[in-house]
Amino acid sequence: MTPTLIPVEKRKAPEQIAEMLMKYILQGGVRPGDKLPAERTLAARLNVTRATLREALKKLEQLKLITIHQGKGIIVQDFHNASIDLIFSLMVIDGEIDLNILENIMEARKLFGSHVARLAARRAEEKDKDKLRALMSKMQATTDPKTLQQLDMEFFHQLAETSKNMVYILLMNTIKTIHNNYLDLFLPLSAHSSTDLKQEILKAVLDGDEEVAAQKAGTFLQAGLDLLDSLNSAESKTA
Amino acid sequence: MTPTLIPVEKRKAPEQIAEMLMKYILQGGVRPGDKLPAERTLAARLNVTRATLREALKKLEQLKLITIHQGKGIIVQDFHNASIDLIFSLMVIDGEIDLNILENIMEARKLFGSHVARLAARRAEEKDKDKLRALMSKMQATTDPKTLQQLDMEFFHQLAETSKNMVYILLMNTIKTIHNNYLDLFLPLSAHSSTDLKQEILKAVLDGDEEVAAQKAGTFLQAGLDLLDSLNSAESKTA
DNA sequence: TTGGTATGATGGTAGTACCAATTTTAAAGG
DNA sequence: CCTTTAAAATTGGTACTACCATCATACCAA
Repeated sequence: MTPTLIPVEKRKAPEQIAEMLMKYILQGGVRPGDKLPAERTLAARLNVTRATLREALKKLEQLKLITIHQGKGIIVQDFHNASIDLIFSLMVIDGEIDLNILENIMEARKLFGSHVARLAARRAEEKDKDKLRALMSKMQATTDPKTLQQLDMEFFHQLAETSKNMVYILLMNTIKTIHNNYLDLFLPLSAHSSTDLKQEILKAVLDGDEEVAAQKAGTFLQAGLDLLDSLNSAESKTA
Repeated sequence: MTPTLIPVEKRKAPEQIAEMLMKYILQGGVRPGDKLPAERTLAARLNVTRATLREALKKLEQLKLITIHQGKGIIVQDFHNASIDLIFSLMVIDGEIDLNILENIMEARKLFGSHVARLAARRAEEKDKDKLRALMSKMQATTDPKTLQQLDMEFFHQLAETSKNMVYILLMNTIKTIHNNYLDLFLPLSAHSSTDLKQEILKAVLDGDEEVAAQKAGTFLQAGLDLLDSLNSAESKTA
């Protein structure tokens, strides 16, 4: 049955450590303002060198989960003040997906996805249109769900490019990363999305019709939210 | 006159290196797909240890500006596929502000800031309202522009918290970081913003009036865009 | 052609020592 | 007893060195 032979993932030490510490912090093992053990102590406890540990700590520092100061130590920060990149880790705890966070993401995606479509319709140049057309052709020629899912992301990324707003371009990468790491999770959402609707979006963009583009994109992205709502309510046994 | 004695910023080696490499990449010194020199070579050239260099490289890796693989080397990526956190560095090149990027940021900020106000009006609980009221009181009791500017950010951050959407909460941190690092730059924008308008936003949120909240917030944030436009056109001598 | 094997390049990790900033402690002086 | 000062301890920052793990390449052997 060939379970889709996937290359083995070699998780390096700093990455494992970072994830471990992140979980420790996010699950309340330490509170904001608390100090983590000194680097030497931590390194010894984790059985790694300081250099290795520090690479992990740098990661957390960049996410603004901790601050590090010479002589002071490693201070834990409130994750509500962390980087947006943390959303990725917030969504997944021990392999379990937090549906609330996922809904947050898709709500935000709908908001700026719709706006991106509007801007794209407003600012599309010929070369942008060509790329969009090319992607649509590929989508129409593809039947494989996985590939279609990928092209789906490419399409919206290209829309972001066409909007000429670097914030949306980079934000789309965040979405794309989440998407790529949980393809299976998003598969029903992507399958649910008809290519027809995307064609309508494309047409509106090509025609420079901002209103229709924004409206169609909003409809498209709302579908994901609706599907998620059904999952959310189906799991309501905690209340 | 005590010119607000600010502690000298001791930019550590990895940070300096990361910035240097980032500039090198962003300014086209290397193209996506190209390889950076080997770690040993780079470290020698920069006069630092590999461990120090690697801390810098980890930073770029997390921003998705580069990928690192054992045996392969350090491959440069297209910054259009980088993390949203890169927006910070894209905005500033050699201390000069890229007004286009800044406008991108404020355009995005207006979009989700307005939506955040709407959600806040929809979902505000009593404790949220209390915090918002407390912030407003502080603002009214403050005359110092800098302090007011800070409270301004706090206010919008609290609005994001009230929206209960973690994406917006974290995104607001990005805005806040940019803001805090370029207080002077945003001073005219903040000064231009009357507390009255913020009070109207607050009232709408307290009353649960989504439409008004969103509309007022949009107006407030549009002011920043307008001011920026005037700066943008005033500098149009390149065309 | 296929599979093994040796080799070189490159990143990954370990160990140790010392420098630098901060905090803490203790001594000194009033 | 309190404040001031100075020494010591703590903690992160960086350096030097050595070796392991992975990948690419070329060459050899079946």
